[in-house]
Amino acid sequence: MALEHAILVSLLEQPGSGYELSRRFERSIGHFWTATHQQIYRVLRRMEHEGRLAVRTVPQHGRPDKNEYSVTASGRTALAHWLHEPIEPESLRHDLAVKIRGAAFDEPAALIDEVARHHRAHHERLARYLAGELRDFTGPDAPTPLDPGRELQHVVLRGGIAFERMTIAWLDDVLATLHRLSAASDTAPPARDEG
Amino acid sequence: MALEHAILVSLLEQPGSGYELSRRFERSIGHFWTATHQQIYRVLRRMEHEGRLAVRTVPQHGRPDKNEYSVTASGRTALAHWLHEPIEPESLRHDLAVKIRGAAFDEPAALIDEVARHHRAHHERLARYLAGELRDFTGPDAPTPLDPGRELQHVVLRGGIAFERMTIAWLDDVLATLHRLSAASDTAPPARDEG
DNA sequence: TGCATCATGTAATCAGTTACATGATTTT
DNA sequence: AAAATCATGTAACTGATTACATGATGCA
Repeated sequence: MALEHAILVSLLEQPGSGYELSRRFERSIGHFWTATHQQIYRVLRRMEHEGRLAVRTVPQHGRPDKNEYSVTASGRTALAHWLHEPIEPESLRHDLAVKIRGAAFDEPAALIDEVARHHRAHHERLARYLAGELRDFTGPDAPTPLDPGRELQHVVLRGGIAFERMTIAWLDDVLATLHRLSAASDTAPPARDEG
Repeated sequence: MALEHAILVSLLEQPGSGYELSRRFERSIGHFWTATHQQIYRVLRRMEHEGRLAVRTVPQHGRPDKNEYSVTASGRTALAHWLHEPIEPESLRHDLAVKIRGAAFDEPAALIDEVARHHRAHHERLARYLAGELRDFTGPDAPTPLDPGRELQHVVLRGGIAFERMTIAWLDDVLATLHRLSAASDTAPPARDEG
């Protein structure tokens, strides 16, 4: 399970509280791993208990105290160990693909709006990623000498961008297919009586 | 949760036993949803209990009996209902991306073999998908008049193909980046003493 | 004789989601 | 006065994985 490791990576990049981590999981880390705050708090406590993390209460002015976590030597070792362990290439889990195959047993046209909505969502995500890339890596305000850590962050972000672009192109294909099928069911042999 | 719905789709395409389903989940359905046999058997029993599926014991010659499941009217309704419900566009969960960012806190070169292994695995998967496409959809032996169901299966498979191609291209990018970084750490400022 | 395939399951555990809860401060 | 943000949690549940278990047939 990688949530634990994603947390180690994020806290090595920058120590922070559970709340801050859950923010990060909505942004950068969240590009390839999601987690809710409940899950994060639970795992943080467990990892602190196991000695992978150290916690320190930071008083703040006009805000509740926060528990700032950082990675211990033991946590670093655990991460290094995991990095050297082979993992299985993962397969995606794509609800939408299930729906598309399911549409054969319903009215394909009914899926068009849903697919179009996903198309828009991926467009928005792509725009956000591209803005982030410009801001942090390729834009004029980005720190010029990229250290290894930032190079690696960038290549991961490029993966996210490639994924969104591929998805958008595929959803275009899906939409064209659905339109074709619903046009065919309007003219040719009427399979049902709603045509 | 889509396992339930993936099972409905698969059983509508063709009734079958838990064992047969778990085979299918290693192949076609498995392109976008995975499940182990334990999970499948459990969900099958639950769905039968809820009236979504009907079960029938099929005696076989020289083999154990099998429980063949098929979708009931209620199951069909449940699927149709789900098809009309909007779902959230999903974000991927990519362990390898976590590892890549984690490599900043270890030796980037150590990841090269792992990434190369994933690269090969995705190549093999792509080859399998392309062979399947030729066999079932675009080859000379494929049934020529594609019905809506097969059109939809094909567009989903094209999604799988696009995903694998995108992933392979990205892993090339990752490998190039890792090589660049390990070459840099060999020549320029030695960050550690293993140079 | 031993291994692979067909066929189905239990038990334990781990991971992830949803709902609910609290309480301060800051902004509208 | 109400809503949003910061900050942390409990409880219940659902979903998924891992390990273990059984037993037949067919093939080498």
